[in-house]
Amino acid sequence: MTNNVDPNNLFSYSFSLDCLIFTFVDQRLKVLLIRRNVEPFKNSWAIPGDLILPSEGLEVAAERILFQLTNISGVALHQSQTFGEPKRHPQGRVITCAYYALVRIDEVHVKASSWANDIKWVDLESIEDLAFDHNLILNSTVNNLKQKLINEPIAFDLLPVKFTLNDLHHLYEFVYDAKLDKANFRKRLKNIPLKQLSEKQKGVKHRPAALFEFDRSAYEEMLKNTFLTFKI
Amino acid sequence: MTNNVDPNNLFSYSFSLDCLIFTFVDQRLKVLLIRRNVEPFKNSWAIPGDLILPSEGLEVAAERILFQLTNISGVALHQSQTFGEPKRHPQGRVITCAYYALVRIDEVHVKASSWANDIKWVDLESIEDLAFDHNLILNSTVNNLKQKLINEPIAFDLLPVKFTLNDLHHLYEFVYDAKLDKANFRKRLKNIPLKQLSEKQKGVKHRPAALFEFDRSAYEEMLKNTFLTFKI
DNA sequence: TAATTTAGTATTGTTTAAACACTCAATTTC
DNA sequence: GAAATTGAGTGTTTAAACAATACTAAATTA
Repeated sequence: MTNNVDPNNLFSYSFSLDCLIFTFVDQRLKVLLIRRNVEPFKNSWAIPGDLILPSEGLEVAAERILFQLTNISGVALHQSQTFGEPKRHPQGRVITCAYYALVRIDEVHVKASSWANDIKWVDLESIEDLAFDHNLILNSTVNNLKQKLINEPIAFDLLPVKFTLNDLHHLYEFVYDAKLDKANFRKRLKNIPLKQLSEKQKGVKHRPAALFEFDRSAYEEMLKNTFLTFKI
Repeated sequence: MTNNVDPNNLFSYSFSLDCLIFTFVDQRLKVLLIRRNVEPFKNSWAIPGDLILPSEGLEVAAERILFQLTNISGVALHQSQTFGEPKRHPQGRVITCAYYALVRIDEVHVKASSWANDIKWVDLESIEDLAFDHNLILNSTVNNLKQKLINEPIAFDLLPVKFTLNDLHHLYEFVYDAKLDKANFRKRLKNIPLKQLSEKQKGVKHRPAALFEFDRSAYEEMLKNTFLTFKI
């Protein structure tokens, strides 16, 4: 098996993978963007991505990109969508598959890499023009993520391991793009296996909130023993 | 822009598209399969697919495959998922993107094509071993379809334009993989814009059921004027 | 004409959800 | 140290949605 992509014309007909990296901090969803240091779109902000190597599965490629930028490995990766308009890349036919990873802001240290001059977390509310069709890819992927946050227990991958109910609350206000009633939201959480810790929030100038952890083993049991499905 | 896939070694590193075609008939979901007339997996049943042409977008390729097998065009196509394990194709690296189309059994006439000896509708309950990783692709795509049937008004693309409430009922018993109470199911349909026709079911040996149509313009209005979202 | 079969509806009790008012515990201010 | 402030956290009421079940209606068949 050979990789017949010409290395001098990488973009004649090739397949790449874009890896969107999300976290939730300061009550906002953030995505990690890089500033390109090569043409095309040199100096534009873009979603990190790379060609897929001949021996790599899609998820492995996504893991590699994630690791190069964040040193993080071992987190769940989700496939979003594949984009293949013939003209989406100015230098040739590049089909790209988008994956996304969810990381905890307190466990990640981002770093630039060989193909990125600069790197930053960007608030989703303030995204500007990105390279290629990356605005489209980002929007589609965020919708995908929102859908999955409703139906699967992945919110806890975006938040610190120990979080407050208010953290969750703000995340789901983002997901539903609506103000949610506090008392009612907490009642809905009664179905979700959360472990309340004795520990409390620190460094706030008001009554500190209780800290919680997602109880993954209780969740696994719940899946086995009932027909209940996760749903926030 | 050139297509640098060697035509004598089509499978060294290429990108294909598989198009799953579904319909709902006799209270069962069916998928259209072809019997391959070339190696590898010659004579195995498989999901219809083809390499993507250099000028084609993904959806255009899916339309082409659909048309070659069914003469149908103009129906909505949905992207399912992309599969790219390095070893999924025995002859080389082939990444494939799965799309699915929903067709009405009374509007389609299937025909074999150059790359298919034979073609048939297969009941989802009785799928056997398929070529490549096509069982995986089929299962993933069916889950995808089920999810979308719950949240978007696409059931009506699987049924004849004029259908009975019982048709819908059976379809959603498949989606939820459960027996649904008739009276309660019909109450849920109160939120769905259906137009009852004066016409009745014909050729049955019992009281004929009323025929309905999906009222698409009422649905569009509903989207504009309320925050209601489609959900069965 | 009666029996059969499936179409379609009404009723009841239970669960879930929306709106809103309230109490509680920490810090800050006076 | 007492009062004010801020956000944490809970209870109550009302309405809407859902599950279970019993029923009526309209066609064909015997």
